[in-house]
Amino acid sequence: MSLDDRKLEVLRAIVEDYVATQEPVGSKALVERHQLGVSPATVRNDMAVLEEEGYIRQPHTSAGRVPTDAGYRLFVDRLSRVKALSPAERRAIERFLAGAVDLDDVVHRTVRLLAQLTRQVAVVQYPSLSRSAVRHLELVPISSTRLMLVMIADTGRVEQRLVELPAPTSNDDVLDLRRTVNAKLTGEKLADTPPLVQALVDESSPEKRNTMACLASVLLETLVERSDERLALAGTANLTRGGVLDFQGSLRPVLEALEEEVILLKLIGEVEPSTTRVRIGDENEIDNLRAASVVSTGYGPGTTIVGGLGVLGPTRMDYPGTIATVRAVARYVGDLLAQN
Amino acid sequence: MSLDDRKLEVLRAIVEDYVATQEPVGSKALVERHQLGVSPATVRNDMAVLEEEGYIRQPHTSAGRVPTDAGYRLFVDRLSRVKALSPAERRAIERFLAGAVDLDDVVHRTVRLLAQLTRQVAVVQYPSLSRSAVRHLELVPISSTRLMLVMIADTGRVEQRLVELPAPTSNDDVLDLRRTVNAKLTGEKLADTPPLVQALVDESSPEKRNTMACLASVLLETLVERSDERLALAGTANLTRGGVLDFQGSLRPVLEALEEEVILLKLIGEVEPSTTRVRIGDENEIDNLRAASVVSTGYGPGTTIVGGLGVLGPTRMDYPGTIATVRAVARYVGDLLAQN
DNA sequence: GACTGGCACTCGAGTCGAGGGAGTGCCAGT
DNA sequence: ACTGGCACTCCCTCGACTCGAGTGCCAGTC
Repeated sequence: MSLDDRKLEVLRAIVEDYVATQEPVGSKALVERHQLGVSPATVRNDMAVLEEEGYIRQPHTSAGRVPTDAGYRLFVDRLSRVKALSPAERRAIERFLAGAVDLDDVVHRTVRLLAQLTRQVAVVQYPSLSRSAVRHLELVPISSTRLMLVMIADTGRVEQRLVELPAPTSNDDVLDLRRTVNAKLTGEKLADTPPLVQALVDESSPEKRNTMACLASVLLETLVERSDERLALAGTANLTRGGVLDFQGSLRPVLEALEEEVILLKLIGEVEPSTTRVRIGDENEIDNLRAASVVSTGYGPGTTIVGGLGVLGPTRMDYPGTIATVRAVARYVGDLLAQN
Repeated sequence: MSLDDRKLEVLRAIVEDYVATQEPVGSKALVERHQLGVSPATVRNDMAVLEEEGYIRQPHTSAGRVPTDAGYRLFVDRLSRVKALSPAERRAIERFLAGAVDLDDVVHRTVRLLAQLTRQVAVVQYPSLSRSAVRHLELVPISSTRLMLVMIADTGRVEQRLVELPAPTSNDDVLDLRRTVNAKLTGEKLADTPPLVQALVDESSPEKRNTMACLASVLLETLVERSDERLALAGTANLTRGGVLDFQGSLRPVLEALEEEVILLKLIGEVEPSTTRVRIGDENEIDNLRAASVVSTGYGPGTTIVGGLGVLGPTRMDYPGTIATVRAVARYVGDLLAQN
């Protein structure tokens, strides 16, 4: 049996009421609050069908209905329009982000803003190195056998690394190295650098090859292996809203998951261009997050994507509002990066 | 009436048992578990005195006793020896920290280690800029009117900042600027730099003064105003151990406090050399943390202090063990920084 | 055929009271 | 100064009970 329009309408009403009140919703209350034009008894029949199809369930006999993960999914896919943000919200976003002084600050402000607007836990990935390009490489002598390698990416991000040299090297030699390395790598996408680094070693004179090899290995680490994606997190206190009811009684697994950067990166890092991804409850691969939903999207200057951001909350979440906010914030951050 | 030795012994027993079991401890159980050599009735009398003096209290009549903040304080000050760490723990610390590849990594590993060993929330302050010295300043031309300023501190920390120049500047001029700036500032403590930066402006030739002034203002921001102390945090999931019992029922205020970097900096940033500071419950100035205790200390290469670290947990905490761990970790991190 | 009103039924939440037990305070005795 | 004994307090648990929201089903109506 397929679902006719009214049944869908009933599902929508259940989701909206449950999200708003946090209480199982019964047929009578539903008819009162929404203009469905039918009696509670009819709604009950619809509910029975919806339950059979797995979209809602009863916490116990003789309680109201609660949406299942599948119910939320249907709601998100077919029943909700993304809410437009109010002008006030837009202004708040703009004003909040406008004051940022550098990349770190942008990320921090963004994550706080997201947490505040959605009242959920917010996660923002720093602009990823591998999707950006080398702007400059700097070598700073620290002692005769040690260098500090500093890489500056075009997103404004900086990475540094210590290099131990096999033999004492003069300042002039270091300058020389720097010139060579920059000539080869400046402007290249990080992802494209490995063969170039190899070429640097191959092309260098025999007496310098050893030193260059050393530098090259650190370069590779810094440019590639160090896909070392950093994250910012905010709003964990929001997990305690709604008491112990959400997250089936224990925040513990959620807090644990939030501590694992790898997990978070998985959650918000895997994004296709201009899509907003919504993972609801069981759709999360991480067991600890089976009671949570994640709304994530990518951001970046123009249409390229240099990182992900998103929010995490209980499955009982205001999806339309959250999706709208996440998208809007991502767009503003992208614009900000583009100006740079 | 002053407290004789046995009463103190009773207090210690109460603290230890309560910390271990999380349950109010009664006179009978106390006599059974500790060799006090007296009867429950005697212990009861002692308890009555301890209660009168404010060191313990009863959650309700006819329940066992629980230490008050003052009780923990007395315990920490007079009744506990700092536990020595087991060799296994020492090895764990060493092994865990040894693998660190750079400063970021050191801090991350440290904070995780602390959280794991103490089973509490751990906080580590990044080596503070203002207490360290300039190792090198690098100027990277980005366009004819823009520079990237990169400052490398002797702790290995790097700060970058964009500089907008008032007029187009050639590469040679930039090199020149770099030389001048480095000659003046390299090796200086950050805290001592402001007058030197001013001098740089005063001493520069009229045609370059404008540019130098621009650079100087950013320099000051980077070196000083940007006391922008960063933090790492781990182990928030540990707050959920012990159920909702600790923290008088709600994690919310604690989580909120943990999100405020300013608060955390206050907690662990204010340290005198080689002291371990213990703040118990009410002793915390932050209202949100009245139900928590904080153990913090400073760390740094040798005897200088470049940052703070510590842990936060319920007042019902294993103080001797926690203090020992915090100290040990701080020492190891200090050694690690000294090697650099 | 779809919707409605009515009705019996289920089951959770809240209330009440009794019983048990841990723990106390006090007092008289050693 | 310490101890054993004893009465008392109060929390916790459990079962019985009630209340009410909500359901499922069925017969009736448009």
